[in-house]
Amino acid sequence: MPRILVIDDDPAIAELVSVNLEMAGYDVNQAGDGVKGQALAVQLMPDLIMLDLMLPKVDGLTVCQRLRRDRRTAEIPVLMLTALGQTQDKVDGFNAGADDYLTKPFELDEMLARVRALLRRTDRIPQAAKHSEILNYGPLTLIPERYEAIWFDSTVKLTHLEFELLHCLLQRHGQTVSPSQILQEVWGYEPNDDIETIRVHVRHLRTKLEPDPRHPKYIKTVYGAGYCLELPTAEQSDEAAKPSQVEGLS
Amino acid sequence: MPRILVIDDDPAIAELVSVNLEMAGYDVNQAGDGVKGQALAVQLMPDLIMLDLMLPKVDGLTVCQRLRRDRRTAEIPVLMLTALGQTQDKVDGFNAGADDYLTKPFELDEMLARVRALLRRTDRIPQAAKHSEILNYGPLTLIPERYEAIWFDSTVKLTHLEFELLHCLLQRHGQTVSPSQILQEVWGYEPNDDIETIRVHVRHLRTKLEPDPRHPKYIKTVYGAGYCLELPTAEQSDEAAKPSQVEGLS
DNA sequence: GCAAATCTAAAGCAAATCTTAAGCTAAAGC
DNA sequence: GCTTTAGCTTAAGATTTGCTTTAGATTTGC
Repeated sequence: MPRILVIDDDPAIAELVSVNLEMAGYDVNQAGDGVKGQALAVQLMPDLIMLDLMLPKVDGLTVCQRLRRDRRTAEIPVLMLTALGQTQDKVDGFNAGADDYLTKPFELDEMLARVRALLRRTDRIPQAAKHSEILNYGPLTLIPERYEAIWFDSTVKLTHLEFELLHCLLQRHGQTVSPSQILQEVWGYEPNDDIETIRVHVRHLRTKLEPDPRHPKYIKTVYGAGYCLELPTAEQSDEAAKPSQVEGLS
Repeated sequence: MPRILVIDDDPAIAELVSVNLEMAGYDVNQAGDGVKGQALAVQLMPDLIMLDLMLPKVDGLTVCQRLRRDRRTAEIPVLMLTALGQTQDKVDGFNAGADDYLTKPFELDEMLARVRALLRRTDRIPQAAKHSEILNYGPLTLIPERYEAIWFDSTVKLTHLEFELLHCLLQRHGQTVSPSQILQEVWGYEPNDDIETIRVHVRHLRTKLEPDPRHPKYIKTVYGAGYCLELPTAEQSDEAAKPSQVEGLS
């Protein structure tokens, strides 16, 4: 989901543009003037910037030039969006470093098409960096791009939700995570419903990871509080390897 | 001195555009119709293509799509140049893979500014994409000239799209490739949700490469994410006979 | 021992994917 | 030119996969 930053002082236009971009599946943020825009650009590192030229404080051309000079934002494509339609205005815009220039009033469909074209052109580079966030602790390694976990010496296939749930627990391993925290992080909605669903997925994880799902050793239940992932550290896991074979405790 | 190819059947326009580009310091070639244009594009490998939409024989949209599908010309930016100014025409143009769209009549200064902007953007990229052409890994070797694959000990004939699809997966073997990535790389444009087409071609590949297409061993689907080509490395392929131990989760 | 919390198993449902086949287009052969 | 063929796309139904819900059993803390 590509991120887009909309810099525009006219709330009506900014909203119109943003809503349409969001409906097209982009993650949109807004800034009301050039200074905030530049700050947000550095902070968010969006994949594209929609820049109005008529801005308070600092005008759009200057903002664009500054974005280009800053190493961090120099490569982010900029689509200028303005009422100024004279040829010289456009030439100035491109000279300031814009990648495209759209004159108001414009058709939303054309705007979306131009946005797609720009992202298509620039999205070819970052693939390597994007999916490489492999999370690891102790005997557990998570591979996001395949929804897989490496657990001790074997590979375990997980479903989307199982993966997110395990990821959530791993990020806080050793801590107890409450159902509402899990719901918020994995499911995305607020605490009140459906703790039952979590339980089912925890169970699925246990059947895939625990030697004896009935007596969990790693994914522990904290009665009345939530769940806690307890992983052996490097040293412990050596010792833990032996007794795990002798686990006849049933 | 960047090379530019102008594809236009109207000699007056072609000349006007060419002269102005030459004055701006570019190395310009011309083609009078789509077929010649495509041939010249492959032959010259220009840095940019100016494409008129109203062409004899093959229309501009088709030419653009073909340029995008051919690996050799897929990365060359295309600026469409046409009298058709309706929003839908523009959207169609961008969907066919255009990078920019200019409506006649247009100011020459704006044209030059847009050409500069496109070249500025694309001059940074090409090396990354060009040198990443992995044509061999493990038991799979791809021969672009013949659209053939050497797969273990036999030779498999592939169609154009099958080849590009397999090439796309091979370049990222071990990673999951999303449908949108595939559409972008293999088809060169984004037909809204044409994932179905990909599936059919994946199936064709599987029937040609998999011992049991129903239970793919190499071209795996990652539910909800895309496809992943898993090739045995040299060492693994020796042991590959036995170890179904890890994946026994059926 | 009781009530609340948690676990287990299985069923129902929705979405993603597969399979098959038919239609269409462009190139090849007559 | 006309027919044939290979390749691509589209469509429809079947199948698989994953998510949620349900109901009853079990465990926990007091």
